[in-house]
This record gives sequence, C-alpha cells and structure tokens, in this order.
Amino acid sequence: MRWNKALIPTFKEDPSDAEVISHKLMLRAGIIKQLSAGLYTFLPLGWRAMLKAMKIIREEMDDIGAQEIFMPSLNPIEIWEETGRAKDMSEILFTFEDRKGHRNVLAPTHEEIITHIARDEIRSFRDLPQIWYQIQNKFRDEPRARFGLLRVREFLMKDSYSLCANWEQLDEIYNLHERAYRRIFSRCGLKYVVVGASSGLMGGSASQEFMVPSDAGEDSTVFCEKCGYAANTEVAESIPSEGSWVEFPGRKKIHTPFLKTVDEVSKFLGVPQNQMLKSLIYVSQKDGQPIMVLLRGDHQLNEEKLSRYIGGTVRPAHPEEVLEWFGVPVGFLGPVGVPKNIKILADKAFPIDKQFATGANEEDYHIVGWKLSEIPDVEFGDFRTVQEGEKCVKCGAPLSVKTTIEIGHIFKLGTRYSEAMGATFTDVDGEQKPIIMGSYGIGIGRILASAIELYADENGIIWPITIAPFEVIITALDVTKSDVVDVAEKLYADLRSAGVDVLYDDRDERAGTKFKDADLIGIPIRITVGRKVAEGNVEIFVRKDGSRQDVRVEDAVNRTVEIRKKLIEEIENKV
RNA sequence: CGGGGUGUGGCGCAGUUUGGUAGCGCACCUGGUUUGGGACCAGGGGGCCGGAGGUUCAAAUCCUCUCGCCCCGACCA
Repeated sequence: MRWNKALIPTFKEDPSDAEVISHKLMLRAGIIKQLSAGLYTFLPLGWRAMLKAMKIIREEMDDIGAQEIFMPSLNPIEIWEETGRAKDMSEILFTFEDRKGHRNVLAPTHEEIITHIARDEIRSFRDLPQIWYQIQNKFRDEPRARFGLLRVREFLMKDSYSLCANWEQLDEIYNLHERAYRRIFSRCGLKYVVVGASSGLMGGSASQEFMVPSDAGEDSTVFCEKCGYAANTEVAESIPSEGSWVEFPGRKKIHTPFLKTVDEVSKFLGVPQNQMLKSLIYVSQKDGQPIMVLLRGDHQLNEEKLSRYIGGTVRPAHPEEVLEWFGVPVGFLGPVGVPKNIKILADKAFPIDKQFATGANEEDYHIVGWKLSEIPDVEFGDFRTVQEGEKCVKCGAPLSVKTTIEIGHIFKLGTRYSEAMGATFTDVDGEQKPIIMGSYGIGIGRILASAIELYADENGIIWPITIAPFEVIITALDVTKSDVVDVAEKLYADLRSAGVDVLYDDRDERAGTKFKDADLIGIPIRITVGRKVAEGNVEIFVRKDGSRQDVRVEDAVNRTVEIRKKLIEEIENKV
C-alpha cells in the first residue's frame, strides 16, 4: 500500500475523550474511528490487524477440526424465550420490532442458534462430536461502553460451540480449545494467563478465562506467584487473615448513637474490625425476597459468589426497603432477632464459635457476645472477595490481585441449552439424550487492544509482527530525489514479490513527520531510504528494540526477509 | 440507571463570569525557502458555536427543555 493514496489519518495530539493507552493510540494512529459510544469503524490499518488475528484464529480452529459457519445476527426473540435468556439477558439485549410487529433481537452470542441447528440436524451419537465456529459481530447494549475497543456495544467475536454425546467427549474438546486458545494468543504475541472463572449468565459447570494482565483491564484476577494458582475474583478462594479476637464476658447491648460503619463502631467498642459482623441486605431478583449476608467486618462481599449461591442475580436492598422489613435503618442490622422469613447466609470465614459484635436491630444500639453457632437457620458459604495479601489455598504463599483484560472464555455448558430447546440424540443404548454442549469465545478487538496495552511506548504502538497491519514500512525521505524514489520503488516491488506486507511511505513530507508516523503506527520493521542511497545503502530499523543497521541496497530485501523471519520466530517459538 | 464533566471548522482548545454576531495552535489549499526525528515566510479556504424554545434592539454568552459524548459506581469477549 502506498501511504500517499491510503486512509491513515494520524494525529499528533491525544484525543480528548480517550483514557487508556490502547484507545488513545488506536485513534491517533488511524486504526479506528468512533461513530458513537461503543461503536467503531476499523480503518484500513485496524482492519488489516484484525484480519491477521482472524487468520491465526481460523488456522488454529480448523486444526482442531472445527468447522466454520456463519449465523444470522438478527434473531426472532422467540428462540431467546425458549431458553429464558430473553429475560436473563434483557439488560444487554438489543431488541426491536420489525415492520410486521415481530420482536427481534440482535444476537449477543449464539448458543440458541447453534442449539436450533443441532436439534434439527443431530440425530445419533454417530453424528457427534461436532465443533462449529463463526467469526461474527455480537451486539450487547452495555450499560457503559468505554476504553475504546475494550468494551463496546458491537464487537467481532470468534465463537465456537461443541456438541458431544458424553462428558468425556466434552472434556476432550474443551481441552482441545484450551490448547488452541493458548496457541492463538501466543501466536498473536500476547502475554496471558489462564484462570478459573465463573460461568455467569452462560450457565454450565466449568469455565476458564484467558486474561492479559493490564491496568486497563476491568476484571480482577487473583494470582499466586509461588504455585501458579490464578482465578477471577468472582471464584477465587483464599485463606483469610487470622484476625485478632477479644473475649466478651457475656452478652450485652450497647448504646451507639449515630455510629453506623464497621470502622466507627469497632473503634467505639474497642473491638477489632474482623470481630465485627457486617450484616448486608440483598434482594433476589428472582422472587424479590430479602437475604441477609453476614461477613467479617474487614471483608468485602462478592456479589457474583452470592448470586451463584442463590441461583439468580441479586441487588443490594434500598435503605427504605431495609427500614420496612427490619424496622431499623442500615447500620444497626444484625442477625439476632431478625424476622423469621428472612434467609440468613454467613460467610464461612467468620468462625462459628467466636463472639461477635454487630447491630442490635434497634436504632442506635449494637450488641456484643453472641456467636454464630447460636443463631438458628444460618447457611454458611463462600461469599467474600479475596483480598491482596491473603494466603493461597494451595500453597499458603501471599496472593496478589491484578486487573486483567479478558480476551477469551471457554465454558462447559452441559445440557442447559439442549434441554431447554429439546436438542437430543439417540445414544448407543437407544436412549434419547440431550446433547452435551460447550461454548468458547474470543474477543478479536480485545486482542489488538491488549497487544497495544502490553507493548506500546512513548512513541506509539509496537505491534507483534504476527498481527501488525504491515510487517515492513519503507520510509522514503525526500521524494523529490529520483535516486531515493528509484530505490524505494524497487524495494517496494521486490518485497511484495517476496511475500512481505509492505507499506510504502511515499508522501512528500519531512523526515521528522514520517519517522514519527512510522513509530506511531508501530510497523515492526522500517527501511529508511534517504541520503545514504548515495553510497548505496539503506537503513533497517527494528521498532521493538530500536536497533538500526545500514545494508547495501542490493542486500536489503534479503536482510529484511531475515529480520522478519526472526521476529516471527521469536513469537512462534513461545507457542 | 445514579453521580460528575463536557459539547465552539477535521483534531486540540480559548471566548461564556460582565450579551454587541467568533478566535488560537495543528491539519488543509497556493507560492516560495527548506529537507535524517512532527520546518519557516507570505497569502488563502473552512465553523452561523450539539438541538429546540424563550428573554432581548442584539445570544456561543442569560433562562427552560432536550440530545450526544466522556469519566466514577453494578455486567461481559
């Protein structure tokens, strides 16, 4: 491609409404252009990088025997009602009526459509297993699109689905995906970790996420440096800190006017924070019933864990609701003497035989000296969020918590969809059984964003060569000089013949502009054709390490091909 | 959805407090001088100031409503 004729709108200044590095650089480098909140056009450079990533994905998917298909994004809502997800996902589902008045959805994912195909086409265990995948735009009405390509409302996803006759097959195909995903992300030049995750709205048994550690990430992941344990905080476990505990001579009610927070009350009573019992009220979205959750005062609730326990989403109760149900304002709640119909859950990190201090269910009063073992009908579970520094459950080393970008997610779905939609097959024993499914997603735009987050420097993007929009840029300085142009043109033609992706900067711009632009858009190898052609030389510059070398014009193509090969190998060797 | 911010040529911003009909830098066009890290000189084009309504002789500026975008909190590739 000749830059002179290309659409590569670069900017010197940071755009005002970008926050994270990848977003700023993608806008500045002419990779993407925003249309509206969470909607972006991929400009030529961006789309070329996307195509590179897709090529890698297709190769690896095809390699595990997956078959590429293409499903409609426009779906009648009825199919989403069959599985109940029209309701479960209603918050993020784009829906609208067509001219006949039928309700439609723009698909946020494709389990339903896959199951629809499967229930018609799969008859026998002999038809299984199957892996079907597609690369398709997904639509999710995110409450808050942000951070450029990291969180958008329409995005390109590679999604695959496995259909199996038994659980062993599912394990096998799930593992195939895990391996394929490792290869895909490694070949895209990313650094990532595979972590245990929650299956959330997808349902199912096991799930793992592929995470790129980055400050721009929106997930938080717990890591053990020592043994390698890693899990999304939604599912992560840890050994809580010991805490310190005081003895109360007996049960007592204490006047605590205006003292509401754990911090205030613990100071006033002289009780360690960990010995305070924090009583939170949540509401089950399913039946609207209130739930009381008890935690150590120094711990934080994890809503995802709670909703998994409940089997449905939850929300914090409004203060008015609390007043209505308990007759006291938040801040003075406790498990002693709550109305009978209220479900009480306690986090297992609070020792059952230790005395606690908590609200008295009476305004301006707290109580001390009770134990959880004395509270009737309490259910125990893991409801807390792991905190930095707590001990690893596997090896006891201190854990760290980092933010991460989720680039891939694999799920063992089981029979949730096949049962809901009647997708069955005849097994060897002649029985009709629901197909056992798995689903596996990759956010392709996030691959690009992650690469930029990982490798950019103060001059701009540094693409891993495997997903770079171009592998080589020829920077012709002073295009008014015929010897420069002649050499540049010849290199351009010869490199393309050698199968190299080349961008030829043939613009009549000053050297500084061209160098800055080349750095900004992050092309891995730059060939500078300038005054050194007088001595028969050009310069080869490697973006990644800043190395430069002068080579004879006649050796330039070979040398460039060698460097390109080396850069690719550096990535491929890590696979 | 709640809270905060912002909207002025393609981009980044000033002007709004104190109404008088729009300005700066980058980019763009013409000519010239320059030419290995975002040049310089001269000239030029482009915006009725997010939208609607109102107040006023007069509105980017004041009032009302509305929309977009960004940021902070609950979801996901």
